[in-house]
Amino acid sequence: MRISDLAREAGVPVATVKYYLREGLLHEGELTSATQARYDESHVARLRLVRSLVGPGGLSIAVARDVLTAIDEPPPDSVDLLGVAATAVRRPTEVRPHPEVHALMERWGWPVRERECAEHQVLADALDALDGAGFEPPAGVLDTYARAMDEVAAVELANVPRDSVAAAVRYVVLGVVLQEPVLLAMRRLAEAAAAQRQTPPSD
Amino acid sequence: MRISDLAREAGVPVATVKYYLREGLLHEGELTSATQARYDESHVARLRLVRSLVGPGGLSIAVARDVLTAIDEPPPDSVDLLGVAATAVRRPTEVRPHPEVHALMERWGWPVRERECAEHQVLADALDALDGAGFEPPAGVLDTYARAMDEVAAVELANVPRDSVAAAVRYVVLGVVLQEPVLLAMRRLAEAAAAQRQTPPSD
DNA sequence: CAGAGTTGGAGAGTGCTGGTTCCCATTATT
DNA sequence: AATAATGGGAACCAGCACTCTCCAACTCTG
Repeated sequence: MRISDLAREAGVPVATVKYYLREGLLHEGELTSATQARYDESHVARLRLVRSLVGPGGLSIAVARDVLTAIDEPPPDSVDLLGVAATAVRRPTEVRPHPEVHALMERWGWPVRERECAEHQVLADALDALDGAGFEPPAGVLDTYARAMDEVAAVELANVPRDSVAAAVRYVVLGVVLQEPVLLAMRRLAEAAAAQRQTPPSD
Repeated sequence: MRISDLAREAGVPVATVKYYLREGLLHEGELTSATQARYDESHVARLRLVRSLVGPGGLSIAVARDVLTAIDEPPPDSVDLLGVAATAVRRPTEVRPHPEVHALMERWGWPVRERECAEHQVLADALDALDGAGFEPPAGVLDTYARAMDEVAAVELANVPRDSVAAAVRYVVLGVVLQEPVLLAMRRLAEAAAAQRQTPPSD
């Protein structure tokens, strides 16, 4: 399979395939001569994956490279996996102490580990943004979020494939990145449904 | 309050304030002469809101303008509110029929309304992206998402302020846009907590 | 009332990102 | 042998969110 076949197969312009090769998002093909290389199904799959990450996944090229590297070379500590996936997506501004977040986490029974402060920062930043906009989440909303996310995390974690490390890494990373839009879309739909349930059918 | 005071108050460069004025994200001040205008607290609050939307909220200038317009001029039908907020954030590619989504929605007891197909499309797009990446959500995950989002939507809707339409609109729009990062951050933390619970303390 | 500093307004310029175009010497293909 | 395609790399481009520059018209300070 030559580059044009690869491009056609994955529905991506040849120039863009070259770009991804240059940026290291796609592994090089096997050179058969100075101006010819052979690509295979692994390239097609990878190309589709890249497109999902940078398109709907909304990752930048640089972050996508990090995520793909994490998939290719799983970090030894399996607990770090989530960290890689998480920090790859929303890199926190700067890690500061955030006692409010720790207090919340303790309330929800989520263990506070020093190494994960970068992830806490993401939540702290999000809460700061709400505050900065002059928006105060009503009491109880945060707790409901916590309970709901506990359920979500439980079922997601329960489904991590146990057969191979590579499969597990892939599942976790893609799950974090690509299921976010799904979850958000469903939140919107659930809100619409709830709104309609509240308002008696007016039309 | 002159433009430089407004800029200092909100912590935004003057040039950027001018830019937002030009782009229609910020209402003009009251002109007191050909080269002087007066701004007030409403401008400060709006400016902070704009910064939250385009910064942490991650909205583009154009989308932020739509959202702000929705806040300023609430659509008559209160059920459309969510639609405005929702489609403003993630504009669907193109509205096509999506029977799988309708099937899922019926399974979850969410009413299918023709007018809301644009929102369904967002979910359909997200699922397509998963599929395109060769990632198949394990059975049960989607249903868990649905149940979790039902709870979230219920408590969010229950807290919509009833005293004024403007306040309700503001709550809904900002809730959709700015609470998303909060929810996602908490998903990450819940996953980390669940992962650690599974793996006995190794360090 | 002069001179310094600000202001509104608008156009051009900037830095970054995610490609895309162009080019060339070298292979395939016909 | 003529035509087309390829790998590689540098230059280029469009869009975005600002940011800079400029200017005539003001306002404030001494």
